Amino acid sequence: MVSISSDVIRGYNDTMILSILMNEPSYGYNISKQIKSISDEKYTIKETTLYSAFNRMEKNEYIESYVAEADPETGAKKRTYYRITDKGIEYYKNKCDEWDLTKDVIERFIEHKGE
Amino acid sequence: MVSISSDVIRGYNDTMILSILMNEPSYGYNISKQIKSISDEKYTIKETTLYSAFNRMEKNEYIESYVAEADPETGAKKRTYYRITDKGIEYYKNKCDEWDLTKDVIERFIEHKGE
DNA sequence: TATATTTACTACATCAGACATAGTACGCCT
DNA sequence: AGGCGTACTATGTCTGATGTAGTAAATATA
Repeated sequence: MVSISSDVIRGYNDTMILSILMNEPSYGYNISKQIKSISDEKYTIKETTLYSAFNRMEKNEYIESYVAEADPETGAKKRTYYRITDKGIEYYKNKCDEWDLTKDVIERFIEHKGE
Repeated sequence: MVSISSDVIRGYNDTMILSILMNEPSYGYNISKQIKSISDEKYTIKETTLYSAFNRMEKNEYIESYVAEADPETGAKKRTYYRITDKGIEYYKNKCDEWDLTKDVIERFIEHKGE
């Protein structure tokens, strides 16, 4: 069974998270579910990976956090939201460019079936 | 300047090396030059990364080594050649499949210019 | 009503690949 | 004689990902 190894995705967890935050601020559990869903269940980010990415990115000022208190009406629990910063947007765009370059290079060393 | 970060390529250095060994046995310096040339100078593997990959892969039995003595006629120095094993070929093919999957997933989180 | 599950985290320790730095050694060219 | 290209080895550090464990509130289920 072919599955995605952490060494491969390494360095792109941050990018995936930021890509979701490009749309709107969100929080851990929701981001995790979105990543799973967008990837058609092909990739599930580990909880610890996710939260350590939050810490790293907040330290780097790619994201900012704010706390939303629990709302008994909607049933929402108290949670920490993250919002992407301008620096984060910049970083995200850079990673996208880097991805295009990297993909192109790695492809040259890959054999595809039926070639 | 966009350049390839080690975190991204991580896990694919082995694959690049194996892809070269799929053609014929080779040795450090030559493999390093081939990677540089195939990637159009876009990627240069570090010496330490290369040799530690050799050690790791030999331990995992993905490659085998043999020593070629110096040949004063061709001017070749004594060097260690590496040959891919059946297990290595298997591993390489797996990594290729994994790559296709990974690429597909990451692409979903990437914004390309002009979209 | 008791318990399991989902939600929403935090803390701590470990692993492994990439890399920086440094050094060895031989041959060739100027 | 000194620099450069070739061909490595040794050692230690850094960082992202992960394993394991624990807390706690709300909601679903038995």
